[in-house]
Amino acid sequence: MQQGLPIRPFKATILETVAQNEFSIIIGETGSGKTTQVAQAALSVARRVAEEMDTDVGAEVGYSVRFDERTSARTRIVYLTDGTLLREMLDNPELDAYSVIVLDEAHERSLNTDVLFGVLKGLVKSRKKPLKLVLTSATLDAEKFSAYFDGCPVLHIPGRQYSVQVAFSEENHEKDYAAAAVDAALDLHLHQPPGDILIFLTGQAEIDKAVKQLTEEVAAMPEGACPDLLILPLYAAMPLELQTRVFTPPPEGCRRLIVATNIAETSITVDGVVYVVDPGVVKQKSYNPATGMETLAITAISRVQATQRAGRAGRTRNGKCYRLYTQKYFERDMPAETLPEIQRTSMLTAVLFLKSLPLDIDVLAFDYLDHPGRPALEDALRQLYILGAIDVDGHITGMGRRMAALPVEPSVARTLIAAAELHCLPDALTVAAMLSAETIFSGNRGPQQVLRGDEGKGKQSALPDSARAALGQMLKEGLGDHILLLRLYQAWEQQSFSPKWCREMRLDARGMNFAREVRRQLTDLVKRADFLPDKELAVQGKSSKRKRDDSDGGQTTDALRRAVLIGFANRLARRMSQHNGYKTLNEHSTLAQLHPSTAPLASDEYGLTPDYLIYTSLVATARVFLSKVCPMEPEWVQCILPKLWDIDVKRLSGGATTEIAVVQAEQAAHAPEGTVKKGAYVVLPRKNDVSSVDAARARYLARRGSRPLK
DNA sequence: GAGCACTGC
Repeated sequence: MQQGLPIRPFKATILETVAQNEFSIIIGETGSGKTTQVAQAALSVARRVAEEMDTDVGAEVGYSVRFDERTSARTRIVYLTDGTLLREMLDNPELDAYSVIVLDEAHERSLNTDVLFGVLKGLVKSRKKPLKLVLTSATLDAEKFSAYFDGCPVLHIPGRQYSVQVAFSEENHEKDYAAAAVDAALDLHLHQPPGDILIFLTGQAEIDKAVKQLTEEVAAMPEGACPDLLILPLYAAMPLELQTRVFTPPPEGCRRLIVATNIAETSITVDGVVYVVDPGVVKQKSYNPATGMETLAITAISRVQATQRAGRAGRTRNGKCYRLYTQKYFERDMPAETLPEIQRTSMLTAVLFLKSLPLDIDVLAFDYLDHPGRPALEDALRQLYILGAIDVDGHITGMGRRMAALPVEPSVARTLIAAAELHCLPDALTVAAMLSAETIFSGNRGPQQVLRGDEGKGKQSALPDSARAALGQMLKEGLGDHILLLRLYQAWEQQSFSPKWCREMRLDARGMNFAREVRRQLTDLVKRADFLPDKELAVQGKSSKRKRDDSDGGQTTDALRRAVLIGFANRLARRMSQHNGYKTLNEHSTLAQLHPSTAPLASDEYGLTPDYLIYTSLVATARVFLSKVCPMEPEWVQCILPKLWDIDVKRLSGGATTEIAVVQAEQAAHAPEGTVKKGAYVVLPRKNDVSSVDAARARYLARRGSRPLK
């Protein structure tokens, strides 16, 4: 511990508390200068601590993050991300290399840390070799955490925060919060003494619009009416070099106005901010386990978040926070805490992880800090059963263990295992890696928009002829997104991973490089996990060496698509007989359309798209959409269908009849209101009634005779 | 014919 830090006088107390207790909670302000990414933070923290201890990173102090590990036999302290620790537990469930585990930033309540809470709490009690758990947090419901960890002691360490004066609005701005935020910022700029301003908005489009508006307003002001103003947008999707502009101090006498997403709430700390404008909303993802549908909706923040945002004004000196909602709203209506991620996300991966620990965990009765809810767990169990990861009694299978060992979502893991058997593993590795990188095309576009040159609202940019030809050729194949992702990677590899080629093709360099790293990691893992005898892997060779139009007559992609079908059997959809809408083949069948960002699918002479396809996600925005799809041959699907109908969830969940009171989770199970237009989608009451669809289709075709649709 | 917040094994 360094001299002069606020925590210094507490050293003895902390050491004594940790020594005498299995669990300890330390509440205090986090240090300044947190870096942008968690992995980078782990790395830089390791470096800083190594420096303070006068050692090298990797000697006494090491780190372990995805794609990079630096530890040695001499390492005493290792910094790692929550995901890395979970991975480590799969190989070493006792974690016997560690005697004390510190969970930093526990208040952030990521899915991973919540899983760690439960698992580590159990481990502290069961492990023969003593283990201590320390939680550190900025703000958190200390009583709740302490109660969960057997009434453990809570230490409060005063921070270095300056005071922040909070002002509420006279009225609420549910609808016009963005405009109100712009007005507030301009007002601050005109009437308040020097100091940077930080506005929280919910997304890129909103921020770009606000920045444009602010720029115009300021330009229209008479010369000398106000000081110089530098307006800086800030969101995760923008290039890193633009993000880092906020770390450069402004010129003398110039005020900065930072218009940011939630990234400025915790991930990026901007020094110099004195005024915060908080509209009280955030864009948040949630998942409905009943339909398997995701929504990304503008949601009210919690009082904890509002406090965190206000705190951003007090980093360098006393500041002010302007809340665009009333004090009454804040006190009476605003949620006290943010719904933890575990209560608004799919539990698929987490359940597979818990099941693969050698503890025979009953995931319904597991000791969660906040229970994810029965519907979310049953949804996960059902999907894991379809993928063969658990048996009818809910026990993990050998397949499940092999899946859990791969750092990709269960469907992708299952695809890889199937691909090994179907002799198309190298290509499947490529698809898996490309699916891991969520942004492939720059500017949040799909392949068809890129080909057309759409750059968003009205803007067009001519694609170079060579790129247009190459992309057009790929899209002609008509086999959907997975195969297109394969073709893009293969072409990029052919171009020696050229960044210039990426730019020409409008591919996102960050996403593509990430995919390349993931592919490398996965390739390593499947080799070690003995997916295939070495000989076989050598025979299958590298994906790119095979030419697209080779002599195998499409068998390459057939095998790959079959592997994808096996992996994504939990996300199968069937086209309606008379139009191009699809019905998902899950518990609560939902009608959905192909998202305009999907790669084109070959259609028949009536313009109808394939009878069956798998999708990677079902998202409700303006309507319900299937995104990232892969078409399937009906005869392949027939083998899969029986397993989908015949699921006994009671048995999967260990025949549990215990009632679990989960009030919050019940709320989480329902997507926030206001995101989906009423009547924009239909939840069909009948389950998976294929025969009636067949019959309807037959009647329709008979009526229509051979008359083409168009 | 839509539009993705934030993480990171």
